[in-house]
Amino acid sequence: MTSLSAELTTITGDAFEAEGLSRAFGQVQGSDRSDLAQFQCNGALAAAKAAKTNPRAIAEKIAARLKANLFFSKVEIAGPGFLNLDVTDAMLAARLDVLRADPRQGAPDTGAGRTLVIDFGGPNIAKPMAVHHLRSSIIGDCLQRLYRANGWAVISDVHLGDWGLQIGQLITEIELEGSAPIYFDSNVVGPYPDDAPVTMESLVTLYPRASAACKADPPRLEAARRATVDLQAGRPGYRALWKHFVTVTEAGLTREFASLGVKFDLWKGESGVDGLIAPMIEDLKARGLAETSEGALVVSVARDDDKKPMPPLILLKSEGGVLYGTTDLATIIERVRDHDPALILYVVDHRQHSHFEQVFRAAHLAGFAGNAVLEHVGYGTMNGPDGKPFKTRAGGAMKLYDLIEMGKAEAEKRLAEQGIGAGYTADERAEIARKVGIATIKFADLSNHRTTDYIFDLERFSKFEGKTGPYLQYAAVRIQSILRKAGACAAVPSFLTSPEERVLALRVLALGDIMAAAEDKRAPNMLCEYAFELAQDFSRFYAAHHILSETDANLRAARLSLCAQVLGVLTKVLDLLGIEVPERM
RNA sequence: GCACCCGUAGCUCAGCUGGAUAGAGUGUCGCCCUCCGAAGGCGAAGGUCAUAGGUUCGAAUCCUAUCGGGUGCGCCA
Repeated sequence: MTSLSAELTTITGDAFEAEGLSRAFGQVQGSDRSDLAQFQCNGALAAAKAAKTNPRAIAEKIAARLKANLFFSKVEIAGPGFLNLDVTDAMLAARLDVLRADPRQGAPDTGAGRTLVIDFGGPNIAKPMAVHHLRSSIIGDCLQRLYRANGWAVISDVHLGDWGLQIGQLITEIELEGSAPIYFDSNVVGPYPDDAPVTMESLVTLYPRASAACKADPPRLEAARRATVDLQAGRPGYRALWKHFVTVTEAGLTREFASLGVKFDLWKGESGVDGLIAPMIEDLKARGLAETSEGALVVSVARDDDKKPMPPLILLKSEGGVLYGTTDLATIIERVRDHDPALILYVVDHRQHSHFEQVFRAAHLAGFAGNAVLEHVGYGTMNGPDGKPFKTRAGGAMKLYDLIEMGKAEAEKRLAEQGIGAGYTADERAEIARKVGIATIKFADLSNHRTTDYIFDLERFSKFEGKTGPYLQYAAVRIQSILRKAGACAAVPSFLTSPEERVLALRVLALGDIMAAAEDKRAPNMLCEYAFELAQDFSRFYAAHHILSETDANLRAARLSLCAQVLGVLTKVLDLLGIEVPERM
């Protein structure tokens, strides 16, 4: 279905066209001044500027035409030439009924079947998910849900960091430890043990140790680099060891992502394009795009009009190792070959902006991108309340798992305080706490604009009052409770009788516009804002009108229908945010 | 040094391609549960939108400069 504002834009556009002006001036949007009108059109001001005439005179002409349309209950000119518009209640009610019957629930079809590949999460081997993975995971997950809802064929890829120097560092560390000599015996080419010589727990302590050792000791770093090259060249013992790292880490990550409610279509990693790299490099060499520079093989991506020095994309390090720019480039080839996407999004920390700039330029130079637009969806860094990188009280990195546990504990505490959960089973309480805890974390994160640097404040993350995830869940749970008490009742045609219902109806009808805008800007915070306003509008309606005790049967039925519809929209938006609504809480 | 991002209420943040009286939440101070769930609703106070210029009928938004903060700049990811 087309949205209400789009329909009004068509009508107003017609009016501008009839006056010999561009119909683009007819853009109608929700009013900034809800005390004055429901909708506004500022086109007369723009049109007057272009034609150098009086905006008020243009507005008069447009208004005269709009007044003839039965859609509008009010057409007014205000200030220098704003067109203020109200729609009739009958029209709003009719739109509600259309929306209720829409199988797409008002979602725009911006995708029209096109394919999106979205790359997010990006955890690394041997590192537990830390809080800084939170943003990529939940912003990426929200975007994949949104694009899917908007008619895109979405393919999400976790894109593990499983092929770089950190693996060489781990291998070297294990060799020095001497705990698994078989993988380093050059007389052995397999088979190797099925049981992993490491666990997630041991990897997690191994990696920081290896990393610190390499930083402090240059020969050690050299050894790690050689190990990386040998791994990438296919040394059997190293490959076997690497496989164990991946298996062990994946099991841990799967649990963590599952607890967050985040799913991926593909569990690929940097290593997945190993086979594509040699032919890609040969191809780039043959076409003169790759050259040797300072001992490395690079693709020059600088342009004459660059305002800053743009270093080349390094394909092969001096000692022959492959970098993540190399695998990223090869991954574009793979994705275009396998999926022919119209768009590839990379949801990665904005500090990596120049890396993606290099990779995208190289891809375009080489003609690898096919029909795909390549875009880095960056997000702000995560700091503690002091503005410095976030640490726990003990000084270590905060793990995502611990954060989720804290959110759950806080929710359980609240449940106990309210006394509401007294009759629930332990399982149900735990399930509610899980949903509420995760909603708190996700909403607190997503409601910030993604590009702003992020202050990770535990106190804020455990708040349940005000503009929070639990507020939205609470609103939904209250509606569920009303509907449960009302028993089975059929949906009836809508009609509106109060200002609160009118406001609520307008909000419900704006869903499609918000979904389109949030997609366009890749901005989950717009969905958060909308969900909050919707819940607030409902709470006002709820406070102003008693529904179950309404004696007018028709009005009662209409209000129950409205409740059900609001619940549907609220649940939908929360689902886009990756937030579940408990039965009760 | 060069480049990019940011500076909005005590605090944390929204403000879309320039538009009407700059908005939320939180905190502070009031009011509202004998009625559908108060994790709620209503109200008050709180701002020279970093500073100084410029463009425009009109600027938090666009341009310039200054101050303050963050980030990135060849073999980590």
